[in-house]
Amino acid sequence: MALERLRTQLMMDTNLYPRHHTMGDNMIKGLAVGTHFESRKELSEKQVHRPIHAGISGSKDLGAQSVVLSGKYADEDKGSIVTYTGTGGQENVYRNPGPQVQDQSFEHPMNQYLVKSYITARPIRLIRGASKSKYGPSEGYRYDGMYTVTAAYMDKDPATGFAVCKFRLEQVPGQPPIPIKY
DNA sequence: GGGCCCGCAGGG
DNA sequence: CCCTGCGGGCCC
Repeated sequence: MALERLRTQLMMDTNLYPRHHTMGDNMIKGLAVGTHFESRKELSEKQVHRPIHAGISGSKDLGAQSVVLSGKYADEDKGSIVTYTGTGGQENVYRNPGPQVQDQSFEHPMNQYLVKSYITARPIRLIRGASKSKYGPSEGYRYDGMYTVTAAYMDKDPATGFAVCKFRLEQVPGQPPIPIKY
């Protein structure tokens, strides 16, 4: 397992600042789109989304590797197009983001990962959690394939008036459609 | 290598 | 409502 991890890292190191992309870099070979996972713990253990709590996985140098869409935030989910809300500026409520109390910023490390992904156009893995959204799985988590960050912009949270970071994620063409829950 | 801080969990 | 566990990034 440690070897696999090292190999993955090495593969990514050689692809710093690539000029164009296929789905390859962050795509996990053999991981089928639509694969179901019980929990964040399982996603972490199988290295599909490594942080056990955070929604954005990545690093300063490589940008984002994967994101989790929980359905608990002001994200807009249209299946093949997702508007993902950045992190930061929220009141910390028992280690979870609470109400917005100040502006978000692209300087926040995790937002920075997504900015980097936007610049490099390197696709990232998208995982949906169970939610009321018709696109989310009925329980647990589901790997929904590769998405490219096609826009990064500031928006205004209508409820609070604070600035928030928004990231437009577009499904990379040629993948199975997102199942719709009825 | 160690320590610190963080976060789109999970559960009591 | 309130609390704890946990893996990671990233700084020394």
